[in-house]
Amino acid sequence: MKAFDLIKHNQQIAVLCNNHLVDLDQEISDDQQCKPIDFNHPLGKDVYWHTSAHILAHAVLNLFPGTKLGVGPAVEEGFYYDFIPPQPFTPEDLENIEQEMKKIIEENIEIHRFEKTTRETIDLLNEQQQELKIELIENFQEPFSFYQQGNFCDLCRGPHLRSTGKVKAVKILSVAAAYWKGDEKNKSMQRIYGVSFPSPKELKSHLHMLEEAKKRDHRKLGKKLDIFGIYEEAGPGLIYWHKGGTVIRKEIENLWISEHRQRGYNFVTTPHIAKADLWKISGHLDYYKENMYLLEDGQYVLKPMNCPEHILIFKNEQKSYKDLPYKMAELGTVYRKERSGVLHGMLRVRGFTQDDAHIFCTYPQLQNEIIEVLELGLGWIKRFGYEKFQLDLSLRDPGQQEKYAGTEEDWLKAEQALASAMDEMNLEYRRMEGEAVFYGPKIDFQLQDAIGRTWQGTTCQVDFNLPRRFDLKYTGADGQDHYVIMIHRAIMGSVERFVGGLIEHYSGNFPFWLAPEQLRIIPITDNQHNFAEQLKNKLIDQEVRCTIDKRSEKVGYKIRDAETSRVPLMAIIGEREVESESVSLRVHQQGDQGTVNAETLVGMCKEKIEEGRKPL
RNA sequence: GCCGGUGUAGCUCAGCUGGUAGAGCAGCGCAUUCGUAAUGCGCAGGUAGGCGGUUCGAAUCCGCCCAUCGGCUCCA
Repeated sequence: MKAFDLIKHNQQIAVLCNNHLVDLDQEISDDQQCKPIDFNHPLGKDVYWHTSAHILAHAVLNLFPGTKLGVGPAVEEGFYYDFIPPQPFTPEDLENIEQEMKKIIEENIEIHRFEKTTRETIDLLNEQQQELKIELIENFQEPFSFYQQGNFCDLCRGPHLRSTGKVKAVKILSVAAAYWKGDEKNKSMQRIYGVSFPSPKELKSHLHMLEEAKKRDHRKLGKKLDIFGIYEEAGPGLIYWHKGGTVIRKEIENLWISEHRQRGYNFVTTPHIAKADLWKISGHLDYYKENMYLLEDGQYVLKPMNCPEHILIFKNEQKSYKDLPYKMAELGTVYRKERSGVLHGMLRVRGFTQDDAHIFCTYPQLQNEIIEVLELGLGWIKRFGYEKFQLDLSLRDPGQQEKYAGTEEDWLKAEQALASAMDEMNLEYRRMEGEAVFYGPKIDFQLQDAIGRTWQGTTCQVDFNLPRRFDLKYTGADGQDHYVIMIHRAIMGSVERFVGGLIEHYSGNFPFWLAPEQLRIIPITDNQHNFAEQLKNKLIDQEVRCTIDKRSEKVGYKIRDAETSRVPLMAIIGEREVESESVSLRVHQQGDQGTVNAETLVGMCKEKIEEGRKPL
């Protein structure tokens, strides 16, 4: 029988045999484990979106004959197709393309697969004048498969849906440039992104979700909640922390400092500039120069990293094995000359503060140090409400060992220490072959936020390179000198990026201990202003960040203002409350909570603050 | 850096094919003293991102620059 025969109803769109997608026309035998899947299966989405990409290309060729096709895969949130059109697409073109796609879907054209030899493939692609596709087949072996739908035919591995009508709801999302084969030396193409679903309802809810995500954008909320600003006249990529952001930042820094103090880190403070000589030794001047700001005709460098400066302090005194592990921490502000097109709010900037630390240790100490870093990282992300995360262990590319610093033994020991640290903690992780930086293997946390986006969290990297460049040695119990092992680690990465991520994760609704304004007192009339002042003083005595809204507006107005400003607590005070020395408590997004005694309120606030600030 | 889009009042945005700038919110003033998401009236606010060009005339058309958005590439 054919795979297609397994499909029993409309929702099923593809067939898996031995966990691989097969073409629906393929003959299958009984000994294969075959089952039909629907859109909700990740591979089902793949097929669905891949066919949608073909429909997109079909539509583009119908409207813009002569367009060259690149590649058009399914991606995590939909699909794209790369084109070289006769003219760049305009926004109106995109609308027309979407309409044309809908037409192709309505026609419900059957999709067929056929195979060709190399010779035939080249002939066919030449006939279609799709030269880029000919470049593509160089990496594959014959026979080559094609998928045909009406007058459109595309070189493609497949599989695909049975017909274009299976796609029920489609939306073009954006157009952007992309380089052919992802290499900026190659020609630039126009990439159209889209998404599709088996029902208009699902499409609508997906688009709604995208809208909601936009509302969380830290750039938008950052402005609205007075968290940060970037000033054109002062330069792009440079963050000005406003009063709200500075409150958040200081709370986070305080927690960070106390956690590191408890773990025996030594705090240091280092200058923002250093002579080029230092960066020559570290190697940055050779391989990182295009990202560095040079001063005084290149004699000085605005630091892009803290490590060389920390190393100087470490080296200042001769170290013995008794001094190790030696842990050095700094909230160190660095500057990197990022390309203009990559800047993005607080997430990608030119000046940022790394929550940096360097651990100098011996091989036997390595694993425990890694465990301590991972534990700190886990506690940290939990405190900030991240529930899901993924650990990645980046390893060498076994194919090209020559590009790495350090000896074979170094790598084995370090990779072993990183892996067994995670094993000991019963943490699951992905092994990422070839993802390691040249100086050593590392572990990264990938955090997932409240709406499923991922953020880079804690990172823990072993470095074999700098200890050798700076000749970092300690005297062992054997009286001999040995190279120290250096760990670079950051719990947040950078304060800017972490806070930018937090804004979106919390959607601006910060937990009480972080909220820039924690409580707003709302007197109903001027008669309550005295009592409001007394209450405010009591709250401020307990370090509660609170204000009084004395404007001559109605309560409804003041409440609305406090709600849209995302103030966690509102204390409404009228005549009744003054008499009973209480407040009418309202919780942000939850509404009226009834009457609470004023003293109780102060205690509650104090407790909530302590809860947020308590050790991890 | 590259491709495309955008840049009008503090914010969000209108302004047809060139005829000399407008709304809501915020702000300020006055009135109002009010019970859980917007009280009314009034006032003020703009070198239209910058520079140059076309034109009798430019927010509008053209060029360059800057910033920004979506991506590519790179990254904390």
